[in-house]
Amino acid sequence: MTEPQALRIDARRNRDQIVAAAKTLFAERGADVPMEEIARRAGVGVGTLYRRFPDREALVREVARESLAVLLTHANRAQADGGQGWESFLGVLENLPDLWFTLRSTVLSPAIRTVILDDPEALATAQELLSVINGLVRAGQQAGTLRPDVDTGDVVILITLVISGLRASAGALPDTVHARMLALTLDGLRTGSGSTLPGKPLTPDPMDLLR
Amino acid sequence: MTEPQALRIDARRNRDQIVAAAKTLFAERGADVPMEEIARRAGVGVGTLYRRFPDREALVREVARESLAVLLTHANRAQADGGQGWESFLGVLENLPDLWFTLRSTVLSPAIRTVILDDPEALATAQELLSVINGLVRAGQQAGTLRPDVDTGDVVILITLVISGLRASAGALPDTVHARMLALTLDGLRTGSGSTLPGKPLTPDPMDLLR
DNA sequence: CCTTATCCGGAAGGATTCCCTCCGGTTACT
DNA sequence: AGTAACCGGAGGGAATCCTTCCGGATAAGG
Repeated sequence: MTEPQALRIDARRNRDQIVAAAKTLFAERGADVPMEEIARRAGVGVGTLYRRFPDREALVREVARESLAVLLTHANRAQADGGQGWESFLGVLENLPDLWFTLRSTVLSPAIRTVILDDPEALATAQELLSVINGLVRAGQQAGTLRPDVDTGDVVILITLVISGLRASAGALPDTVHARMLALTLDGLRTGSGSTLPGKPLTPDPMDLLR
Repeated sequence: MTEPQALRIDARRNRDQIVAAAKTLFAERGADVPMEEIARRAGVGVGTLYRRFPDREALVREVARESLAVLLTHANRAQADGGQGWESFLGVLENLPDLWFTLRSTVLSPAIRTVILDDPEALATAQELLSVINGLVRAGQQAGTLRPDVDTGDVVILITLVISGLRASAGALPDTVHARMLALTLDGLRTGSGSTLPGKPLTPDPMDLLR
């Protein structure tokens, strides 16, 4: 909305590095990593961090906003790809701190979710994102790729679990494992893969996930 | 090995409650939960905890030993059930703090894994457990239930990711979700469910997982 | 019931970790 | 070169955590 372009270029660069570092560390270790560590990873002093973001919550909010925006872009692109949209969206799943962070914070961490719910901008983006994903899920089912007895909530939660687990164990597990585990998980979501599921399909309602 | 039966019955009861509490909290929140919280959950003072376990490592070691022993029992029973062994072993997957803890600590947490590796008793049980699981996997494949392009490492890691994720989000997610997510995951491991997996089957070798 | 060895709870000291401010020095722009 | 904006990191203060210690309670045995 506003134009915050009063930043000197070095300041701007540092700001971006801070957000990037925070994004990664939040995704890996949760939203309570020490500020000093974020600063160090960004190649910056703590002072710089606090000058740009008055407190931890401000930083979390900014990371949430940017991550959600990036994801929405990807989701929209996947939707535009037409029939193969669902598959191509899944192709994005790897190596994207925005995704790690967003999934983990939206579905799992109550602390971060609160920050998102209290920020109109982030909330709006999150809702739009969820609705696009919902469309992708429906499209996948129409195309016959995705099993019909699940709903968006199932997909989001399942992927979140695996993804955030993999992220948390970064380093402890060989890199080649990631793709394999993800593939196995997605196979469980494919048409024709099996058993009768207990419970009912998890709708996102739209907002079981965002409330 | 030895008979540590010099414990008074109230002391014995407290000791067991401490181990149970630690097991649950370790599984939920990792091995660095405050000692005082473990004590509170056990309905006991910190003093009691420290009298029984000189430091955190001693407590972790005991929890590891007991959890591994319980799991080995279940695994053996499943094996004795014959053809349906694999399925019945999977039936045990739910609601078992021993499992949460063991999977999480063996596969994910380097800190706890170190403790296990340094304790001959725990290590021996872990190796035996892994070998029994290995047998169950092979049996499942022979029976045609389990897809042939995976190995024990794949199964253990995938289940660990989902299980420990679910455990970490205890409370944040409705209870009915657990069974559903687990079922979806297992469907990915079933025969005929799909895609060609990237990478090679993960053997446990025996000790990729325990080293 | 009474003695006594054993055990219990939780207050509190000491150490660690973390948040955040502040200021002397540096860097980008004109 | 001059100046306004920016940087880094030391350090005060608060919070958390680990561990010890001891007056009081409790089970076992006669």
